[in-house]
Amino acid sequence: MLPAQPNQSLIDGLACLHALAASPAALGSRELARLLEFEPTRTNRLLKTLAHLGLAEQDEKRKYRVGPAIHVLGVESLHTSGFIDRAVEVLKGLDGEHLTVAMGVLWQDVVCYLYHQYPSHTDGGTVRHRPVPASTSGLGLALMAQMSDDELRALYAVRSGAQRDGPTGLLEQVADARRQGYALFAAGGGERTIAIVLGGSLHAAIGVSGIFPDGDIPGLVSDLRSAAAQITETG
Amino acid sequence: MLPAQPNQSLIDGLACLHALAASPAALGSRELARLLEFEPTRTNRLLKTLAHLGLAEQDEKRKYRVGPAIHVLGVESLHTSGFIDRAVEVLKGLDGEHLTVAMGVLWQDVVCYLYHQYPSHTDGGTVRHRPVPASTSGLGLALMAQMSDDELRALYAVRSGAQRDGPTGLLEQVADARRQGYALFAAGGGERTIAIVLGGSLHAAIGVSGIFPDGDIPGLVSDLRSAAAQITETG
DNA sequence: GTCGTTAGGTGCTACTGTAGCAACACTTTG
DNA sequence: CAAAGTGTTGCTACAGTAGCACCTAACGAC
Repeated sequence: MLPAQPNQSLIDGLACLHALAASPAALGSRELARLLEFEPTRTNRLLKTLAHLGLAEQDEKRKYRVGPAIHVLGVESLHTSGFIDRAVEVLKGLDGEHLTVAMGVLWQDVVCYLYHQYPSHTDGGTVRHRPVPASTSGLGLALMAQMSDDELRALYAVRSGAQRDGPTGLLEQVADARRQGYALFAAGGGERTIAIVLGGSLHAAIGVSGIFPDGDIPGLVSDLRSAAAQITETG
Repeated sequence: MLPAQPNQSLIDGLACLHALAASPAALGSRELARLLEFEPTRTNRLLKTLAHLGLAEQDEKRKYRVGPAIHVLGVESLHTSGFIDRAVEVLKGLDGEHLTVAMGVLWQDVVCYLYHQYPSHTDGGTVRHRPVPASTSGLGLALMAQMSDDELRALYAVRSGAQRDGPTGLLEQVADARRQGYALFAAGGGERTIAIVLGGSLHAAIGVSGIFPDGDIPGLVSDLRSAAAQITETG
């Protein structure tokens, strides 16, 4: 995973960018240096470099925030390789009358939605949903089922340092998902999610959420698998 | 703009990332090195570093493509500072029955849409639209009207090398937008866009597009200005 | 199957891009 | 207003980086 010779400047520059993206307010360069425990001059140079690239910018108080090029990069990323575009078209056709349809990817312990469509059709496949903790998402469960228990433990050991095995019951839920070939997650309020991972090396999952009787599960799983097959077929 | 001491590793690492994001297919490390005219070992290390951060990943043929963390970064960027979230709420309320509503930012010579809502309400404020050439977008015109003619010339000299003044008539269109305080762009097929920039240091524009008579223009401009005021008020 | 070519990636070490110190101008706070 | 904090620069030492030589893996042609 880690290369023989990682580039520390790139790592630290991107740490600055990520801190800006995650901050609810613009950050001063020394403030960011303190936050990340970097030397101030260095931080300023990394930020200025990011600003030169349009990925960051300064506000009228000279504080730094993300810049327009990050949006260009984010949007371009949605269109690269083609699988996401293809998936969006397939998932549009998966619309149930009363279910939310979603697709997402897992990174560390969060799920990031790349497609999310409420039954009301009001969010049109938006990618505007904030990343959520993977353990609170059916898609996250499905994706984590592709990891070994040791990998999961390592993930949560780093992350929270308090719950070695991740949130209570997670390993059992993940084991169920592995056994069944799909994740069934009780989201609360009677709502549940069924999710499966896409094949190949895509590391994405698709799922449907809402209120449905147990008897609907096999059919929904079948629909998801059919959609997954369409998404992953060579294009 | 360029700091006294830019960090070249960060610049080149991000060039690799951008090339992946912009590529329709996954790229081998040497292939990317040739594309960017970088030394292969260095390229491999930059890519491996990006992969370690989750911003890139390898497919089953060991070729590189963007990784899940880039989507997390992209989505977080939409939520940072709050102005975009605030704008989305305001723009939802701007819905005309027959007009497309949009918001975007300018980076180099492209406009990237951060909100885009068709009259049919089927895209739900999506950010899925690919960036478009700024000169083909009313929002782009409005944003370019904030730049000097020299800045515009410099932008297009670098970009296309063939049209020093940008696309034909661009400077005139931009001058009109400056004079009027809004951009009016004829998109074709009878469709037009009216766009204005948001105040402060936000570098974003909002606009409405569709078919409307000249007599509607003042009212639409007024609606846009009212929306802009709501978006930029202190929050 | 073999062979040749291209690929992704590593270890070593020279070197140059980067980092930190000292300093400056600017901004904010009390 | 003065003091404190800020964003940023120039200089130069040095350590992170780059490139060479090499390895293993993968692919395509025969």
